[in-house]
Amino acid sequence: MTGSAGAADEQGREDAVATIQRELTAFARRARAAAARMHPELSLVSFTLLAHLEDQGGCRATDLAAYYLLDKSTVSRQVAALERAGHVERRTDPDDHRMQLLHLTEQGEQVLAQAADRRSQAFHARLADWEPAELDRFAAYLTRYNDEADSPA
Amino acid sequence: MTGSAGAADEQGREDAVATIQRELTAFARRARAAAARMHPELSLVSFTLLAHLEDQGGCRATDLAAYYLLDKSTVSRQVAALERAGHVERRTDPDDHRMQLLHLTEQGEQVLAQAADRRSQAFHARLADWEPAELDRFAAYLTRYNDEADSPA
DNA sequence: TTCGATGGATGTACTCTACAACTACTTATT
DNA sequence: AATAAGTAGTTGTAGAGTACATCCATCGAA
Repeated sequence: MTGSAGAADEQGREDAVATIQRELTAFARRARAAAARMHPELSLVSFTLLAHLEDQGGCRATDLAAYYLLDKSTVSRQVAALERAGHVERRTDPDDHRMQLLHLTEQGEQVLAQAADRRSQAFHARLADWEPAELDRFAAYLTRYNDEADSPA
Repeated sequence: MTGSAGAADEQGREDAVATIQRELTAFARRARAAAARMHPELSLVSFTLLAHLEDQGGCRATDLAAYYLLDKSTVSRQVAALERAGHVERRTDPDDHRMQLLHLTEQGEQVLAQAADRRSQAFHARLADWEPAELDRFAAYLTRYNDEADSPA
């Protein structure tokens, strides 16, 4: 009997993992376009980079690349665009002229705050009728999933 | 006292939603690159389209576009590439010469199966030490999130 | 002082995507 | 039947995001 119970367990696990895979994939597919709808002035990537800058109180391009697993050339161009847009400023490290410390401008903070706000509102709306306990569990599961060793995604 | 309890609840909800937002966003940011690592021969979008074709036993390009919220030109090019790669075949509907029914080729099925397998393995590995009950709840939460009316993301 | 390492920028190229304009075909209206 | 309106799909164009390879400037160590 343990045999068939084990088989049932395995089937349940199989189904659950398949669902998780499908739903996470579906979410990922829509994320960019959704960000564009929510805050057209700040792409998902830009938003993410600015958020990290705010979070860290400034950092180097290399740090952004490492944190987000992006190529340094990608970050370089993103940062250049953000600077052009007036959202970030670069300050060359006086002790090491190779590095530039990036930090948000006043305007960058405002734009970020506004985008973060719209983004947050959208998530709140989406989760409006969830119980607090459910939200906590969902948050914990997502965190746990993302923290598992590297990376189906 | 209900006042401060309510405030605490609100704070908890705020935190949980912020975490959900952060973790889902982080996942979305990595999904494409992760797919490329898992199955370089089939991009995330290609994989998704093929999977839907398999699922539906064939459908039209327009159906794919509607289902995945993609522009028809995007789908048209994707399908063209998949056809060039020998993964799908088109058959013009004899009753309505505007439409083409798309279906997987033998080879398309194989490639899809292989990619799905690697993908699935990666998710299983990532979720290996989760309890069955946890998997079920996580799957249910994700499904519920994605099914909520339209769409932070 | 010279050489390897590090931070960053640039050249190039590819994918994904959208919008607009177009063709071919079908259905509805007159 | 003729014409208008709608639908399926393709193509021109353009822009974002990304990576890899290469290059430059600077730093630290042999």
